[in-house]
Amino acid sequence: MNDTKDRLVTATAELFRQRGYNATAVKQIVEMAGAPFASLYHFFPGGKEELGAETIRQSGAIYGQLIDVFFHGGDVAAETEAFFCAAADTVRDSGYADACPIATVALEVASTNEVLRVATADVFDDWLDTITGRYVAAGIDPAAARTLSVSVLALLEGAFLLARARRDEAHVVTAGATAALAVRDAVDRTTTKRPAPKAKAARARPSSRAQPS
Amino acid sequence: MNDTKDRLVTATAELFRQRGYNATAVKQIVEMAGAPFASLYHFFPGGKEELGAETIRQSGAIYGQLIDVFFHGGDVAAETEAFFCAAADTVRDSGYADACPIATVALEVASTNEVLRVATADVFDDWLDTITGRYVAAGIDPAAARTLSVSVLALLEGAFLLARARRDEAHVVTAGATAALAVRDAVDRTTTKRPAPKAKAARARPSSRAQPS
DNA sequence: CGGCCTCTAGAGCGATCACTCTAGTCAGGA
DNA sequence: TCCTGACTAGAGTGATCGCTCTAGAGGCCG
Repeated sequence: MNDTKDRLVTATAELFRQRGYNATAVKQIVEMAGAPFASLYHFFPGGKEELGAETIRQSGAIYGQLIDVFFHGGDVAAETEAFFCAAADTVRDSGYADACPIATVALEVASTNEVLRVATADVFDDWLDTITGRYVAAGIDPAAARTLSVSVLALLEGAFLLARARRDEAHVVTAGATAALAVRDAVDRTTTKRPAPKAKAARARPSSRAQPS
Repeated sequence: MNDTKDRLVTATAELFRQRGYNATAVKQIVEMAGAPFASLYHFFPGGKEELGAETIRQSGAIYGQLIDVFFHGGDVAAETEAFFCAAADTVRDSGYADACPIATVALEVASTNEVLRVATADVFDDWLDTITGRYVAAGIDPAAARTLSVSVLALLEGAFLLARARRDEAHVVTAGATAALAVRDAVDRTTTKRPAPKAKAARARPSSRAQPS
């Protein structure tokens, strides 16, 4: 019977989405889950940190599956835009509470907790791999698909941030239009075999490190 | 002598960047600032919340001035890209600790503290206004410049998140290239008087709400 | 039935949280 | 010189934090 364990993770995921890691008390978690207090430490001997890592990976996997719902091998730019539009509706309907399940935690722990930071990094890795696979399947050059995925995910996460802070889900739709533009550009460059234009930054030269992740 | 007050805000800003709001203890703040404990409550009778709001607005204003450093009326797409490249260097040089001064706090408080949420929203408003002004000055249609600003800021914030979590500042450079692409597209559409293409989402129809912010 | 193992039960632990309190120090103006 | 208000000083407040503890309930297998 790991029903209790699942309920703990589900409750933690909801609290993480809305309040982040540090503001979520274990007491709140067990109350929301309707679980006995000691059960948390039975299933997660590592305490809050272990439960947090498990929740990050689990809800990351669940959200990753949402990508598959929107891509069916049609117009990949339009499908990308549809994903953003659906996300915008979700953000609004939840009262600007539910957007990305791990973004808040990721920023909180990036410089303070290596275990949880790696968990969030792994989830982003998975998402980027999944999105890249979809763009490659649409005929985009693999390296270009990878950088495109980074930009699309950045647009989504950044738009979530702006939408929640400013209480305006239209930002997510706006970001979706830009994402679609970038996808179309990548598709065009692939079909016409044109290389990506080299950066010509105005003042500071571009970073010397490799651009693709 | 408001030297102590300034030091409190400066210390708080640094802690907010690296750990966020909830993980920052007032004890840490006064220690880092070298300030007496009671002084915090003398200058900020509202306590941690008031100090937090002041810090958000102040560091938001400082970072907003950085925008002016990179835009001089030249190639606005290249200037946008240069901004991202410089930001990437900063993220790397700080050990992936210092990126946006308010993003972490913004996500933490978006659903839990209205006072601080409004403070972060005001900062984002200012930034969007500033960026929009630069694009309008470059000849882009005002409405298009506004949505463009939203996408550019979303790209920056999202790239910061990915870069910090995955320890890869190249994501910020990648997002900068996409931002430059979006700027060039907006410039082209303005000079040739072509309207923006209407969204043709594949599965879910676009949100019914207005797209520009 | 008896022994075992998983899971439940909740009081209570020390530490730390944001914050308050009284008692000052010190400079500038009357 | 004295007064007043701005600021410093730090011990101490109750509340809450994550977590541990002992104890026992309940099902499974011999």
